[in-house]
Amino acid sequence: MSVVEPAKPGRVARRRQRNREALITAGREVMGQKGIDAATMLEIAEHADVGAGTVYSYFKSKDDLAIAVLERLMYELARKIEVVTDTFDDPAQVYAFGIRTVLETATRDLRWKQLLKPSEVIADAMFRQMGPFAIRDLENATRAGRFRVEDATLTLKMATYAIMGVALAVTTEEMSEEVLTETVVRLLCMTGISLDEAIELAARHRPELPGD
Amino acid sequence: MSVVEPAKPGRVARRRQRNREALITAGREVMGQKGIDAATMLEIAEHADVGAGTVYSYFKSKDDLAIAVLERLMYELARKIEVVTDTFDDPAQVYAFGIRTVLETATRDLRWKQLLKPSEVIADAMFRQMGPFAIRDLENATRAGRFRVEDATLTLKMATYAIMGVALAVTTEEMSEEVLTETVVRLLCMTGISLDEAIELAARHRPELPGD
DNA sequence: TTCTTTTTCGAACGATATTCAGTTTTGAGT
DNA sequence: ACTCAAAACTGAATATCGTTCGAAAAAGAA
Repeated sequence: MSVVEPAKPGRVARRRQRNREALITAGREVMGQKGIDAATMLEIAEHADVGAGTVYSYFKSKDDLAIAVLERLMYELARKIEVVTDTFDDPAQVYAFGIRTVLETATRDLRWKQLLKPSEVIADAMFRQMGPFAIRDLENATRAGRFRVEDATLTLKMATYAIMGVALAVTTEEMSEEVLTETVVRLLCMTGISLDEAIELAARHRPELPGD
Repeated sequence: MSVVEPAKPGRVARRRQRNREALITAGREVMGQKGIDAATMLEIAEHADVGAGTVYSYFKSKDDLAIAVLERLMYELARKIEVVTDTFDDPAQVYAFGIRTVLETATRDLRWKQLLKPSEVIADAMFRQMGPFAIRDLENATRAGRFRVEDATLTLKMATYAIMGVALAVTTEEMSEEVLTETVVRLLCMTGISLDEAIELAARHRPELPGD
């Protein structure tokens, strides 16, 4: 039994962990400053004091590293929120505080701003092309007293991204197609009507779309 | 003054328009089949029967072409929806039908599926890392009778993407920071509480987050 | 037909994610 | 302490596009 070296079972693993951390930190710095696309693997590797190729022994690809960076950022914020909300009495307020804080952080923290950019293109196209129609519909319904929408543009922006998220989850089979109805119900709730009204509205018969 | 050639002012413009259409169509085919990233400019150019460099006399960049493709797809769907909803009486139902149809198309149409992919990374990371906390909060509040949430995972998925969308819009200064409160209100509506309750909940005092 | 302008072409360029063959480091066994 | 196979690391080389650019073709005016 050696005295100087207690032959810790996980020494290699720990050193590896340190390198991994260094890479995530380096990634966070470089990507947070220049954006994911503009950050090069070489620059990140240099920040972490490893060779360019070494990165690939820790992460399968640049995307893989980017995901690790994003996850770290978000997990840390979630933990910070938890520390605060643990003192709340009203469980509804816990959720309210959480979403508010995420929104504020995402809009105000420079690193978050940079990292959010890539996702804009698609939902953006949807918003621009279908938005005018839907905004008009929302305003009509509000004028008719059926909805209570303050800012139709905002409500639709939210709906657009939410739709994209659900569509993505269903596409990847992470969720079943059965959630579609419930999704519509929740989107309708956002218009200020009651849950029960939303359920009724979503259940109405729907005609066919014209063919191509 | 020539007799044979009426010197139509827009002949060039019309030919250009045809080429542009061919490129959008080609882009839709190739990108819709392999996804935006995997589609190469060369392949798209060949599908449209033009040289690789010619694409750049119609679109500034690959992204620019992708945006044109996405916009075309979405505009066409919006018009189809309009044709149908023009016959509806209840303005609320018009909106309901629209969001339902977009959801279904995005989930079922193969081309849409491919094109949606790029956006997943970020909201996905947010959902995975912060989701467990928030889902627990939603379920707690539902159990306490404060919310009426059927499927906390779905509700949060929608909220996550909606948050990303608003954050993006505020970041790019397309919307002002003032929308944050209204955003929280609408997200709270999705939990099944009334609009007025949501407004009250969003207005409560919020403590500071712990420092780094 | 001739000359000028516009459009198109595709080969060459540049940037960079990723690979890989050689080198260094590691640590268990002696 | 020493040996040596295995693991980790390195960075130059590779491969893959997106984009540019000078030349060639086509179009249109005179």
